[in-house]
Amino acid sequence: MTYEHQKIEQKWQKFWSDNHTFKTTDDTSKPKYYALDMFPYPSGQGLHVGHPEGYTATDIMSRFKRAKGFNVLHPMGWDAFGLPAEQYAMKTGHNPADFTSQNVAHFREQIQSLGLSYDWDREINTTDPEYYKWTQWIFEKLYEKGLAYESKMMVNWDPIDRVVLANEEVIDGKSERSGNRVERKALRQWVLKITAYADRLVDDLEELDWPEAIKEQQRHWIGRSKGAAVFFNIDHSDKQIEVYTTRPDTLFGASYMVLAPEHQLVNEIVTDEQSQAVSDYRAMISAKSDLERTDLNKDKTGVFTGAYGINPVNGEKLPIWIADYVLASYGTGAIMAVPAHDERDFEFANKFNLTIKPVIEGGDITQAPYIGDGVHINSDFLNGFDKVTAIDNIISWLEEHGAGHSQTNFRLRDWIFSRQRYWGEPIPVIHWEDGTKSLVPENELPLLLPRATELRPSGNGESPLANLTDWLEVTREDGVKGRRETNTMPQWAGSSWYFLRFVDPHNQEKLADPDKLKYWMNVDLYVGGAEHAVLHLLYARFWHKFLYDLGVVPTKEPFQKLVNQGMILGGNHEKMSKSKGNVVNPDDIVAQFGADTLRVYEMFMGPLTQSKPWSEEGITGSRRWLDRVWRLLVDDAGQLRDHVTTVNQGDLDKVYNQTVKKVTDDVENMRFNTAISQMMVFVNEAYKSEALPIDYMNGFTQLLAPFAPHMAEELWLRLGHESSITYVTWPEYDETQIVDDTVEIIFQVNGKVRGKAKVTRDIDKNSMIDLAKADENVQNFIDGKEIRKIIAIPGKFINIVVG
RNA sequence: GCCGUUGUGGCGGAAUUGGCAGACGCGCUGGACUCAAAAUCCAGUGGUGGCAACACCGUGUGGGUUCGACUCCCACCGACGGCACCA
Repeated sequence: MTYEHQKIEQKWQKFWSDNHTFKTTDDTSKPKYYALDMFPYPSGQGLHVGHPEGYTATDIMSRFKRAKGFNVLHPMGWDAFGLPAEQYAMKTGHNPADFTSQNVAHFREQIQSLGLSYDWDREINTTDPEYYKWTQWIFEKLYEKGLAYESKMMVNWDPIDRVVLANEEVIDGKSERSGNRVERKALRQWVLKITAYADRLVDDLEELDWPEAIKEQQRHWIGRSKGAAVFFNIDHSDKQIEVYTTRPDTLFGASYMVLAPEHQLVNEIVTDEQSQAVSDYRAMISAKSDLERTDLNKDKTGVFTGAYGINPVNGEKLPIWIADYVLASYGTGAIMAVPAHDERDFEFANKFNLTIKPVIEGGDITQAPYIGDGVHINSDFLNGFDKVTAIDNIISWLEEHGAGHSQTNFRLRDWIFSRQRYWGEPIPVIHWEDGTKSLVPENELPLLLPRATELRPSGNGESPLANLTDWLEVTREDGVKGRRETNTMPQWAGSSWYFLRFVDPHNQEKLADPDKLKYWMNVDLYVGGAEHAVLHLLYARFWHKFLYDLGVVPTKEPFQKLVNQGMILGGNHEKMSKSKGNVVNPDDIVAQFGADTLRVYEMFMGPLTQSKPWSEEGITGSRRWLDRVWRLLVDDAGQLRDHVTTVNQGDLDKVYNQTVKKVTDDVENMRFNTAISQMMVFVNEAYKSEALPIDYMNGFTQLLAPFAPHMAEELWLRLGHESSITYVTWPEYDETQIVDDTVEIIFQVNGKVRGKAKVTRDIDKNSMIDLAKADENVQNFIDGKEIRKIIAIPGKFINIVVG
């Protein structure tokens, strides 16, 4: 009987489902393992072959840990709010909820066809009111703690979709999602104070088992820098300018100052003569997109304001300019310019003929600014000091004279949390006509998203909810009228805490039971794409820390170990896309070759973390191997082959034990490709053997089970066991069977291999040397030459160095 | 420009601690089976030279450390990903 994947896979998927094989209980007597995938957005396109890669990886780990005696939590859910559904709804006049649930059903069916061992009783959906009740609850807590506030923000405005985009959703001046050109617009927004957690978000990265590249990206995104705030008085004015600098030690080298064009003080300090030039410049800048101000603009521009600042350390008058190379959003939006020691200031000073005054020895400042360390000069009491000492000294001086202080700054900005969209969690706030606002009381949560079939943009920058007056307008007991918040939450909201809900998905009283959280958290393994390196992972960490401070969760961090799977590219080594016609549909693969083949192939392609190209020949190769495994054990009549016996001739002892060892070790370290290749080696050896010891066949089937679970279950049955293989204890290996009495040693001359010999394992150094010298080919290379040195590692190799 | 990842046969990749480069798979070649083909099984397969033993060359490029380097160090080149004047 040939290997009939469709029959076998359907049979076992039904078995697992009927028997609730993967149902997770809170059995705290066992060690726990929480393996989590980044839950998908159920798009209309369905699954692509990239999804199964990460899912298979966590599934292998889950099945492996079950066999190792762990209580495994391995759940799946849906991140189902999101813009595509809303856009589709607007186009077709449907409600996003309807086809979102269709998409979810399709995704679930596709995912289930892959034989993944999820506990489907824990399935969650961010659009389910039972779920988003708690998303709203967390928002209310943030609000109560002063971490959610409203602010008029210059936001990225997509004039076609009429939605606001966060900075990080704008790529090259265009919307990441719609591709529309983005404009700037001031709108009232809800903002979350993620910056209050900036220090902890940087510091706590240390203790996480994450790829260094991701940690580095987060550190850079948060962008902590240590420096000083310095106050400059303004000539003929009682105003002050506060600048931020990381190099306060170069204060004596400041030769001008720059304000961001949007800086509040510009209007107050500009002189009459310069007023026209300044307003012209500001008009020119505001018309430019961020892209034009940065990428496309390699040439520094700016305008003199006519005003002068006073250097606090020496009383020098410094001309104050405005220039778009200073950003209003970073630091204080004002800098002291030290052109001798800063690239940007140097470029600007050269263009506008401003003074360049060196205060550190080194480099040639007629050619280029000198950024490095060195002895300070032209700096009065800082002369002679190096950078670190000079910074300490100047900060002390500034503090003593009330002219500044040390200061830490972050690149990270607060998180614009509201979206002018329908398809998101309603923000549970009511704005009253008396000017006050209040939260929807906790016992009234969830605040349901009203059902709407006709989604129309409000046209005024508000979400389509502004059209739904029944929902929108509320009256308080005292007769005061109010209007509900029309902004909704971003897609990042539901995904910032879903890993907690999986622990206790049906809890009516709490987000999750504290004892269960204590048992299950942290997530032991979190697998997903690197595109979430910063945003999702940073937001989730922020919420988690907030919930930790509230005492809701027991751990500071949510995800202990993070792994990013690489991309699966098309056969032409390019990213899969419809336009390139290189998209592979997993449904087709499952139908033609089976889920087990797909799983084995995706794991065998190469290291999980690397990008690798899809190959049609590759998948047939994996299928061929599974066929080969099947035929090894099952004959044409569908019976276990006769050569599987209780007799052990011993010829497979070594390779079997090696295989158990290597596969165990590789799976532990998620090196699935080499684990599979070792199983292939075993199968190749088994084909050469006349008798297959049943114990070894049992063990091999167990090793195979996490990779090709359907086939393994079927073989397990035919090997005479009861179902299921899932909780059968993982095989052990016998170290003594791996170690040979004899080993092959290498003879090298000058580091090149010139001979080999089989020797007993415990051979001593001198015998090895004698053997080497006696080797015919070795003699060809050492005869007549002086032996200078012999390096010998017993049992491994010997290197004779001749001169 | 900065940060990160990466570079090994015809292709995907392996080499876990500095110690036989190319495991395993694909492809290709040959053999067995077959009337034949497919499938399957077995064997071979980095390049050059040689009947062979074997020799020389070979892990992006150039240098270095070492008895010995895919592995460590320095400089450079290419590919991929992220960031964009962050004071």
